[in-house]
Amino acid sequence: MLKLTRKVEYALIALRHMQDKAPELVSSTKEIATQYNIPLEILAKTLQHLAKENIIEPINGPRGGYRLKAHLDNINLVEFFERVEGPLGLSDCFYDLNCMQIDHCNIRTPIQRINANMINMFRGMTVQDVTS
Amino acid sequence: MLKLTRKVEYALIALRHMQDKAPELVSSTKEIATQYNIPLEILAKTLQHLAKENIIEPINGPRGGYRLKAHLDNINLVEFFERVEGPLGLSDCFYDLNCMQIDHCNIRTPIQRINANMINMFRGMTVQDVTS
DNA sequence: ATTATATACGACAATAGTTATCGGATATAA
DNA sequence: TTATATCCGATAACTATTGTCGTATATAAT
Repeated sequence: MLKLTRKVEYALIALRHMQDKAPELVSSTKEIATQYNIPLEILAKTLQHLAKENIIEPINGPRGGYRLKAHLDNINLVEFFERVEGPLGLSDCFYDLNCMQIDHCNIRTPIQRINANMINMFRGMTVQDVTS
Repeated sequence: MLKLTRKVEYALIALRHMQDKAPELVSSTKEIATQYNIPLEILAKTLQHLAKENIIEPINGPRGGYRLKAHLDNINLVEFFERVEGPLGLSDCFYDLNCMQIDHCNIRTPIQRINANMINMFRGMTVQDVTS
C-alpha cells in the first residue's frame, strides 16, 4: 500500500545518474542497468518511455544512449508520476465510475480530501529534489 | 501506485458507519456489508482485525455486532494504516535490507525525504477526519 | 435444551497489477 | 559491413491483493 513502482524508482535512478554527468555526455541503458543492478530490459522500456515523454533524448547507434532533455526542476512529482505511471489517486473511484460503492460510499468526500493533501505535497516537490 | 487497499477503505467505511450511530448501538457485519455493497467475508475479517486492535468491540451472538471502542480522534492515519496494513513506506527498502540496489542506489536519501513528507502529512490527520 | 444468528479464524482460490523475459526490428558510428 | 545501441510488441512469471469456503464458538431468544 502507498508504494512507488519499480518503474518510477528506476526512472529516478536513471535521471539522477544522467544529472551527475556533464549534460552533453550520454548514458547507455546497459551502463545504468549494470551500475545499479537493474534488469536491462525493464530499464530499457522505462528509458524509452521517458524519451517519448521528452524527458530524455535518445542517441541511437554504438556509443549511443540517452541524455537529459527536460529541466528536472520544471517537473513536479505529480506530473512526473502521472507521465510515468498514469493517473494518481489514493483510490480508483476518482476516475473509475464503476466502483461498486459509488452510490453508497460514505467516505468518498473525506478520501478526496486526503487525496488532495497528498497531491499537493507531491506537487510541491520537483524531480530535481529527488535527483540531487 | 500510491493506492490505499480495499481493506483500509472497508475499515474506514465501517468506522464511519458506527460513528454515525449512538455509541451504544451495535452494527453487524451483514448490515454494513449489505449497505455498502462490500463482500461479507472480507468485511468480517477486516472487522475482526479492528477488534483485535481494540479499535472496535465485538458483541457475540444474535443481535450482536461491533461498536466503537477507541477514540477515533486519538488515532492518526499513519498509526491506523500501520495497525491495519503493517509498515508504511514509499519503498520497501526502508525495512527490507534485501534490496538489490542497496549498495548502489543513488536515490535512497531523497526517497527517504519524500517518504518523511508523506508520513508527516498522514500523521497530521486522524481517523476522525475521515469519518466525519 | 434447542435453535437461530452472530463473531472467529485457518486454509485456500482467484484476480489484478507489477515485474520480467523473449524475439526481432531499426538506427548509426566505426 | 559489423558491432552496438535504441525500439517495441507479445507474453510469461511473480506478487500482493482480493475474495471464498468450511468449520468452530458464543449467546440471545424461544
